[in-house]
Amino acid sequence: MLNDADTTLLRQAPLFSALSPDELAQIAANARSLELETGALLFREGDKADAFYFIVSGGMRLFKLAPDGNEKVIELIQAGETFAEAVVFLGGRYPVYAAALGPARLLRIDMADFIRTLKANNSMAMKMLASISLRLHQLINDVRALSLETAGQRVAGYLLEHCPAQSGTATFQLPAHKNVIASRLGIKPETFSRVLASLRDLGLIELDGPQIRIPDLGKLRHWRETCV
Amino acid sequence: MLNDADTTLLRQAPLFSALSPDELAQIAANARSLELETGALLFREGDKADAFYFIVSGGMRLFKLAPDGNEKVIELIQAGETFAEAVVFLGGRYPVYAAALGPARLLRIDMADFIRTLKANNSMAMKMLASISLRLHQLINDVRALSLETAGQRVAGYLLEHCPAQSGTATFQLPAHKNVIASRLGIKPETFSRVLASLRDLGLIELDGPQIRIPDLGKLRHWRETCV
DNA sequence: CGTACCATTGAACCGTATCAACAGACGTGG
DNA sequence: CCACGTCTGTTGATACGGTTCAATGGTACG
Repeated sequence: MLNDADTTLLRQAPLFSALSPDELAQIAANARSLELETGALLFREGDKADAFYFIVSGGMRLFKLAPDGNEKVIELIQAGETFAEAVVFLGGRYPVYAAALGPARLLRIDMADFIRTLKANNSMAMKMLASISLRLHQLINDVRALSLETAGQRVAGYLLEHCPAQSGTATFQLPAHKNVIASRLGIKPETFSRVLASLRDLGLIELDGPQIRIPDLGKLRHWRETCV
Repeated sequence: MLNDADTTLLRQAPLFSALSPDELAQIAANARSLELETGALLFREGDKADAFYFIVSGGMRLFKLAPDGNEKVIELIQAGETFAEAVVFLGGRYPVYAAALGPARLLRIDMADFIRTLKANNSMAMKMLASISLRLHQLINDVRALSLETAGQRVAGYLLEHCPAQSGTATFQLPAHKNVIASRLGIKPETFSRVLASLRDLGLIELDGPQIRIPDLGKLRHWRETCV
């Protein structure tokens, strides 16, 4: 059972935004709050999937492991977002690992209860379809980028996606350590560092640790397409 | 409106398998049959998405284009499968191009009608969630393979996935031209050709045009993991 | 204060792309 | 029926992007 503050937070997730107070209360009744410390593993690939999660604060990384221990970050999830909603329909096993980027607080939503709510609430099922389809769309784009774009283009694309402004100048923080973002982009940390350095030398971005400043979004966008 | 034969075919799709005859008839009432010749474009990325499709015979390739005209095959769809079911929830635009691999016959299912059925039929929405989640799962694996595996490992993985048998010996046909499969695997046709040749030289596969013979699935599986 | 860990930079290496030439299959039209 | 052009697939030589290995500096944290 959650307190009122947490219930209010839940409503921020697109998945829950359209629910009636009653329905939301029903979800909240079966949710549990939990805390993770930096780097803590929430679940492993292949684990029985009996719940999905909403991030109250902090961030999570979802990743796959190769036999040699090499890892690939599939997705970075931020506060206010849900993750692993799709797993219930995937034979009940998580397809990825999940670990906390830093100290994090999550709400755990039990699948059995959730499915009951889903079956009784058609508009909720439609919301869920929209949410999962969006992720599908993003993954399709990742696949395209991985095989059609260079490391530099993917980095530029990532910066443009995560920058708060649409045009002109922007300043913002990277949402995770650079090695994690590198993996998300399908490159090695060394390459990520070199690419950022070369973008800096071109005058397209300014660097200060995890802080990024883009003086001219238009120029960066143009570079991404022409690489000149 | 479809004939009985087509309606029977529809039931083969996992998405429709659990529908009652009434429900299936409702879908079929709003479906239209259409033919495509080799290479014909069914829709483009960005087109308004007002329908999805079921393949009666033939195959389709779904792909993305880079500004320079370079293309990346996202998915190959075979007879008996549906595609583009998720698009409705993606802002109503197709996120990919779709073209026929060879002569093909499709059933076109109108989205507006389908959504009406979906809203009235909760178990259908759950089926749809399962179907889309499966695709999500496959894409996650593609992303992992693209950034963690070599070209050789991806080719071996593809052959193992598409081979009819589970162990021992297998013989089968590639489901599309080699350049299309190469794009699906994120490599160039030349590389695909070289990889197949080297697997042949290692005695792991036998080649005869589009025909593939795998004398020992276990050996190929083992090679995929160790590359030795 | 010392010890990890993260980020950066350099040099050598490797996998895949690129460019180019060629052989075979196919369909078309003379 | 054969000559032709087109398209797919194969093979070789070379170029390039990104990785790997290695060394160094900075910074957070116990």
